[in-house]
Amino acid sequence: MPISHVLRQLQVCIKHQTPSTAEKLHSIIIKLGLNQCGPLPNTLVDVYGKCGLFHHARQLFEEMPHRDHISWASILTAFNKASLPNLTLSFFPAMFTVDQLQPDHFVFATLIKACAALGSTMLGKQVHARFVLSPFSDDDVVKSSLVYMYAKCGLPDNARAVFNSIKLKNTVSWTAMLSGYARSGRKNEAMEMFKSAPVRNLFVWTALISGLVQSGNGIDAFYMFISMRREGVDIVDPLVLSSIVGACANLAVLELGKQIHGFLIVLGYESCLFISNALVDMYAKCSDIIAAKDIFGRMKTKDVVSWTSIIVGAAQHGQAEEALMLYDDMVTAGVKPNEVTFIGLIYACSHVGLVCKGRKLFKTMTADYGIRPSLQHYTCLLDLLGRSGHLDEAENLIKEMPYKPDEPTWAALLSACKHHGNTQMAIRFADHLVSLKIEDPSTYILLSNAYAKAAMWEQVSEVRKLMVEMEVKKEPGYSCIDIGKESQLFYAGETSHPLKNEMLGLLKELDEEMRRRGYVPNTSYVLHDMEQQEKEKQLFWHSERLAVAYGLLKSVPGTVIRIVKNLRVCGDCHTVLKLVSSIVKREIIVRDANRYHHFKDGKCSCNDFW
DNA sequence: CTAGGGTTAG
Repeated sequence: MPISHVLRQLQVCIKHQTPSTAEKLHSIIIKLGLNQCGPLPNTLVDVYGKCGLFHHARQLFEEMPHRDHISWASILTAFNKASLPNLTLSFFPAMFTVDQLQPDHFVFATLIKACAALGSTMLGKQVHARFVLSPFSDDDVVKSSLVYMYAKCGLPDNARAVFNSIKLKNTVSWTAMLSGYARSGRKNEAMEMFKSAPVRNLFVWTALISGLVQSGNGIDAFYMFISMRREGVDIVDPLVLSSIVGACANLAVLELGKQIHGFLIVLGYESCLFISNALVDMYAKCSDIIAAKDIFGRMKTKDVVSWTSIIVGAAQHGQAEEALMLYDDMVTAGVKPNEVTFIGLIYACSHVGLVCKGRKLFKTMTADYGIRPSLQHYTCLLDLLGRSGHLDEAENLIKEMPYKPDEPTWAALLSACKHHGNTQMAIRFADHLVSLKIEDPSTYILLSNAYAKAAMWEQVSEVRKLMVEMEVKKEPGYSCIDIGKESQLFYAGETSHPLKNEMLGLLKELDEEMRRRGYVPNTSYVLHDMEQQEKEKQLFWHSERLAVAYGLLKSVPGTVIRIVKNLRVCGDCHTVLKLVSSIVKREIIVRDANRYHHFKDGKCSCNDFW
């Protein structure tokens, strides 16, 4: 068998992703005594890497008597392909320390790709500097990968500078730049790049649409997706569809999500791993956790993302025990959890007060899986300790941890103090909070209540002043409800809705029944200076109540009422919705800015912590 | 024989 034939066969393995054929060919090569001939050693490393047999690639590489630039480019590409960008960067120095070789343009491209995967601007800039000083500094392909790296790191202006220096701009460099603008939320520049793109293929469309989804412009993404369909672009691979499913998840639009799901089935992509994962997440985020579990259960292969999606979904819907059981199944199935999985798990423990289990998971993460806890992990653990009343332990942990606490961290602790009536500690945390730039309106409420409780009126008025300044920038609160294919949006305050009188009547009726059951409006959630009665009226017109009233009037009796809210549900509305669920005997699911609330029989899945 | 663009979980 001539060498050229073997080489051709090996390329087929890459194309068809058939690692077993690659192994067979490898054994034939050894039998023929060709394993050190011409390009074959390098090709084998390359083929094993690209077929996903990264350990084989590495072993061959280590055993090579003569390694050249191609061997190095091949093994580093294999590391990248195996999602091991850290290994790419830590392994690379051996290129000159062991083999006395300097990186060429191929190697530079792999290093930059690894930096992009890590999202590390610092490392990326170091590699960039070495590239500029190298003999290959004119190479346009490496420049394209630099554009991609800066774009991915959220530095579109740096990306643009490199882009401008590319002599022959092709679709690849164009797409990288376009994607950079889109994912940084620079819509106008992204559209500009899109309109003037040299060709308008599926890659270009995908870069634009997925960038828009990532920057939170899901609605624009949808309009572009519709344009893409109108232009008759052939959807020959499903990547753009996973972005569109992601947009449905972010926007929490269940009906649209179902339509896209149907479309995926028609195109035959439903069982593709990426797509199934996106669907599981979409249904969970659209508050249909049952559909999410159904898709998850029918998946033939499940990876970390699949397991993590369903664990996080269950945890966010208040099904903590289930989330922990799923984790056991995951370990049994031999899938290694990652840092995101542990966020979901500790969050789950937090919701049912499993303090020991949560602490244990936090330790397991580092001890068994080598994951360095992030600030988010610490915030979850602090939340768990705080909620369960271990406030002193939480305060100690905050001093020990290697991060500076941010707004969510302090807010979680402050909320815990409120629940456990520890005013003194609350003031200590509140004092830390006021020195930060607060983004979340509900944090102001927490702060103001903490100071009010300690009768620190000067601080209370200070917080109110800060809040008035922020009010200008704050988007107004709204709640959205879907009835059939129609969607209704309600803002807080009196409405001019055609069904206004019916809604008002129903809310009044419910209010009377609630008061009979002992409901007293909690006006500490209203931060304006006004009379008690006026404050109660404010609460009465909160958007989620309008949406519920509308839902009760218009939906099919007995069905679940689903509401999506852009801000967090206020404490008073939370009480009201619990009562309403038991009065009208309906399940009400509210997705607010932070979590999911399943109101049923007078109780909420969030266990009254939020 | 080796490099560059689009994808999912917080």
